[in-house]
Amino acid sequence: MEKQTTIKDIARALNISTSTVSRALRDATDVKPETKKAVKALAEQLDYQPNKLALSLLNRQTNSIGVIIPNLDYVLATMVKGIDEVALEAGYTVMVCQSDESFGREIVNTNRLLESLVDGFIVSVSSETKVYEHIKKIQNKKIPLVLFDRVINHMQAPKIRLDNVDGGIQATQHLIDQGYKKIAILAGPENLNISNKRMEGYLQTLKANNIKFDKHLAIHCDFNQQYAYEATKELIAMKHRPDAIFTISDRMAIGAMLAIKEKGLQMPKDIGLVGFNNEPIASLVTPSISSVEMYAFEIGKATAKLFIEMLHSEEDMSEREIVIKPKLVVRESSLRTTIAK
Amino acid sequence: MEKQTTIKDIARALNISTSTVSRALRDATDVKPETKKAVKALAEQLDYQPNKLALSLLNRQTNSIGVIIPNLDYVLATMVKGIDEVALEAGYTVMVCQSDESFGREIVNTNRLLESLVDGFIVSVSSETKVYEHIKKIQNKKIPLVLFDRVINHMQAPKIRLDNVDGGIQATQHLIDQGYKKIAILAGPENLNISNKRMEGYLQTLKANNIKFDKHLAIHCDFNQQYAYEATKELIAMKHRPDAIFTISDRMAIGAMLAIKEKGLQMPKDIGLVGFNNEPIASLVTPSISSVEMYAFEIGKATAKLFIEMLHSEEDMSEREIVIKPKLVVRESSLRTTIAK
DNA sequence: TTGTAAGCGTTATCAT
DNA sequence: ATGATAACGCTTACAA
Repeated sequence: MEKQTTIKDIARALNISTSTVSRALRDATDVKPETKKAVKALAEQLDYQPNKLALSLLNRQTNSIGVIIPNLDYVLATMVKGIDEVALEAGYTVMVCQSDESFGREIVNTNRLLESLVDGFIVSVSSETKVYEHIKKIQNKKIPLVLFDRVINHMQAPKIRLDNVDGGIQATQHLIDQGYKKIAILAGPENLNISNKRMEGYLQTLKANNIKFDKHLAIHCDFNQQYAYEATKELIAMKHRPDAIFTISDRMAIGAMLAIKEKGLQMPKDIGLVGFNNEPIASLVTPSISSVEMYAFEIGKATAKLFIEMLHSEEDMSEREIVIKPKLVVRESSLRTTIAK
Repeated sequence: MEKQTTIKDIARALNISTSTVSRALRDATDVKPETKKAVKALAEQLDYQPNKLALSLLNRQTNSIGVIIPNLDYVLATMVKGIDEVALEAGYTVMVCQSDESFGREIVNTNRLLESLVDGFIVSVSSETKVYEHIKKIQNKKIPLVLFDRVINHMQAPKIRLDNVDGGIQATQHLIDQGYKKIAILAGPENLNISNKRMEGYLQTLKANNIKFDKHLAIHCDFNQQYAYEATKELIAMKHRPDAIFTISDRMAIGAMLAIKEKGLQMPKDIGLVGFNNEPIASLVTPSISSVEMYAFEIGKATAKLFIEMLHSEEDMSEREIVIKPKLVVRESSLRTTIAK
């Protein structure tokens, strides 16, 4: 860092005190107009910029938000964009740390941001995270914390998340309505809540429609196209193969699609497919993939808004939970022209 | 920010001066062992954390790097990961700002980071950016700056980028080697250097193989699947349609693929396709797409390394330019079993 | 071995 | 209307 122009430089040059300069710069009422003008002119000329560090040290706040996310896939990147937009508007800077789905890195990142003295945290936990001491540490220090997307259910903190159960219901019910009888599900990692909730919606819907759950039709694979591809291969090689697949991400849907095409099966005729997230890619492949829109950008914005509200409010918001409703977008992969109900 | 434990608290509790505490904490040689032990024990107990703001103010450095990128697509996200990894290792925190391909936001972000007193900048400019006053401002303030990926050619600054011409050459030559005669190109925005360079490679290769360039076969469309889809539709509707398409991104390749499939053409038989970036999706669609690997993660790491070297070196590095060689990964979309050369 | 004091850049309080 | 001083948390000469 080069030496920046400081308030002192201006004071010295104008032969006045630093406090007067400070006041002039902030348009205090009790500064002589000429002085004010002179100060401002010189500040402009010297390209003066207030030193944020000094301010932060003084005010004990950095106007920055620490954001911890497991990765930067489409959904999270979109959410971060939403967070960033609102935060910037409110004068906050966002520091994003990816934990790369690693518990260890999540802890490292938490400590990094703690050291950076961020004013608060916005966190989505990694799929590996099963203990939450590092998150509790944030709360113990009384630093504002908001959980989003992959929230921790039993933790007292404001939360914003998708209604994942409802997403599972919408997808499954749609497939049933389209006449599919044997609906498989490609779920995510077993300990991942968002995955389990989507599956819960699937199970509920089967039950509500008097369809018996066949455990061979539910496969847990990582959030990974390759696994989804292989899992689907197995599924459609079964003697009584499923006639529809609900994958809990679009990436997985693409993996599934690949396997389906290889086998020479037609979508939506032979087999129906519904994904999740409604990523751009879903509308770009052939056939286009029906997918559950999860409003990632809006979730990001809502998260930042809640966070900022929390900063400025005395109220205890730890019980606050915002749940966003998803919406199935129907496309070719699951829309049968002839509905056999 | 709650009141954190400070060095003063420890000093007061132990009835010694803050300087002694400071020394003890940093393992100075001239502190009595007992004092040192007592200080450390209490620090531990009170969960003392040095205040980074105070340190930064004192040392005039924040140990943070400002990263400005146009968006968070797969390639950039991967590069940022590489930057982050190396930076973290070296004790730096990365502040990422997306300009969203907007010139205005890029300026806003530059100022934000300037105010945040980052120790330096790592920048990839937006596709809208044609004037560089904001970047020059960084340099005028003598703040270290490294350009990466989308570099500004005529600016004196260390640069790291892909050899985009070579990428264009590899892709085009491969298509020619596979017997394709009429090779079209879907290029990106006209003012975007990386796009033009890839196209330059395409043109060079045509020339080297005595193939006359047909300007109807070159279409500039945005980095956008939808445009690529439409452009391809037009291309293959031509009377003398191309028998191969080189798209300068995989996203565009997918758009192209969609149009090709719709038309009922087979890849690689009727038409060859080569993309760029080698995103995971390229190997997941059917047929899998040949694509130019650009080593995004490595570019990210190399960028951060160069940046950190720059911080610690007196040497003028403004002429330094690291150029990474890409490598075509051949897949089904362009590999004809019968090579008609 | 330890303490004192100045300084990093700014603002707020209290004088003048 | 303006200035002097203390404070934010820390390090580092310099003094003891």
